[in-house]
Amino acid sequence: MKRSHFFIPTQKEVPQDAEIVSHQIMIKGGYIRKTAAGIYTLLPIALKIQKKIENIIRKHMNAAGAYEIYMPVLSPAELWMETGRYQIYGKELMRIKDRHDRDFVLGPTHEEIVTDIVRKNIKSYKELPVCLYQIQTKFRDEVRPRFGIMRGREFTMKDAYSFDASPEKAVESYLKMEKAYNDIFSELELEYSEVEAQSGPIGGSTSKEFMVHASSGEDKILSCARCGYAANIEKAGAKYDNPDEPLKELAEAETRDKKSVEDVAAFMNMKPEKIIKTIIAKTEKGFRALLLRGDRELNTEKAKAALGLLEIVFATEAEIEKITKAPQGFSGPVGLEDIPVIADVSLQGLRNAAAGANKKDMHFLNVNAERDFRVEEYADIAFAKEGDACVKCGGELRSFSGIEVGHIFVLGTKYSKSMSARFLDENGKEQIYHMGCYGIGVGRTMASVIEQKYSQDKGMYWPSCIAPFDAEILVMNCKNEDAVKAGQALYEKMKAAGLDPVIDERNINAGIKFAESDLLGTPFRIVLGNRFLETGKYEVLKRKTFEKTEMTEEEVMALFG
RNA sequence: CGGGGUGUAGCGCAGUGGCUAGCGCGCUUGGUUCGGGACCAAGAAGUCGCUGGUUCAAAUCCAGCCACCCCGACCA
Repeated sequence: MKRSHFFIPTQKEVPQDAEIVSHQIMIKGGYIRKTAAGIYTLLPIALKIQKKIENIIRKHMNAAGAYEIYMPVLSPAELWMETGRYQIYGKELMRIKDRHDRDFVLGPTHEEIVTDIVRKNIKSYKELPVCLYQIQTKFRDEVRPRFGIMRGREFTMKDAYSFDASPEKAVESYLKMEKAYNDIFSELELEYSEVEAQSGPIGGSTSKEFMVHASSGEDKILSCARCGYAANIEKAGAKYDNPDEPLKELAEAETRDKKSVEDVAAFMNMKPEKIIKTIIAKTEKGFRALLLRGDRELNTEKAKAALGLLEIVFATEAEIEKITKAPQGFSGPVGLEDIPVIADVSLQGLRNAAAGANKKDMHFLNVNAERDFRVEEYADIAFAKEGDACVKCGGELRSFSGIEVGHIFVLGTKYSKSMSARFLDENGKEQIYHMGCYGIGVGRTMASVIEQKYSQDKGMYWPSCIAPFDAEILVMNCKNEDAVKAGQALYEKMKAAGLDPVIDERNINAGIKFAESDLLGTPFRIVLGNRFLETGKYEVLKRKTFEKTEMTEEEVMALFG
């Protein structure tokens, strides 16, 4: 491709709303343009890269035995009503009506559609397992799209769905996908971690996320350097250690106007770890008292999962007063008889703690579980944090940020059950499919590569398997015919060798060529300048290592093996 | 959806009641440069987000609407 005839509209300044590196580079470098909020047009180089990423995904999905299909973007509302997601999905689901006033949705994911296909077409255990995938445009009417194509309302996703005869077989399918995902992200030269994740509204039991390491990532991950445990902070657990000590006698203390844990701790000159924080929560099954150690925050996602609840919200002040007979800030478990008391695991073994007395301006001292109040259940309901002890091995947890580029789930029978997707087993008995689902954000993966591979002083580097071109030839002085001819000769030679080079033969300032080259990030930059005219050698920059070498034509061609 | 903010040339911005709406970058033409977004000169480019109102006069004041952005809960 000749740079003079290719559509790469670069710009020197970027719009103010581009906050993260990948968004900035994609606008600056002429990769994408915004069409509406969260909706982008991919320009030629971004499309080229995306297609290469798609093909790498295809290669590994096919190798894992999955079959590519293509389901419609538009699907009838009835399928979504079968599983109840037409209601549950909420406003994020794009809904439209056809000319007959029938309801349709623009697919945000395809469990319903694929389950419908499978239930109508697979009837025997002999045909299992089956794993179907597609690469397609998805629609999610995000409340707040941001960061360019990182979180758009329309985006490209690879979604795969496995169907198995038993839970054990479903796990086998899941493990195959896990391997395929590791192969994919490794080939893309991404630094990433596979972390335990909360399943959330898609449902299912086991789930892992593939997190690309990036400071701009929206997810927080805790990981243990000693044993390798890693989990999304939404899910991560920790071990807690409370010093053993002889029980002291329960006592009351006046704590006028001291409501928050910090205030109480400071006032009583004790560590927040010695205070029991009591949260009155409203759930779909009624009110609950949730106890946390004073240095902990409630993690509603973990709490929902641990307690089998769908909704947990904080009670209002009026509700708190009604239940505890005291104003907000003085709630405590002692004497709280009317609602179930659930304690976070951080409270196990805590002795002689302070807690609200369910009386205005009063706290109890030397509160001890079992002796002074009854705990219905200990559950893991608090956020773990950096510095905590690893749940698996007790090592120290470190925190980092990540971009979620992939997510794999064991789904169980959530969809097959509600949609009556059945097959006949060896005994001629009807059984329900055990499913799994597996997603990769394709555009997001492309953006993640930029987040990781772009640097201010060295520019962009695209790994050769997905680079927009194999190499870029920069002819520095385009008024010099010899230089232009030599550049073009090399360009033709590379093309003849089956390579996909780009040549910048525009008669423009050198600075612009270098700046734009840094935005394009081809694995090799081959410069023909004055040195070339003197020595006949090309200056080659290998972007992966940022090494500069002078090379003969033969050596240049040898780079591509 | 809650809170905050912004809409003026392709991009970044200035212009708070006054006559022809500016500046930098980018773009076009000519010239000089020619290894890190260079310089000189001449140009083209705007329904001042939309609708309505106040006024002799509105980008500027008022109202409504729309779009976009930032902070939260959600997700590939």
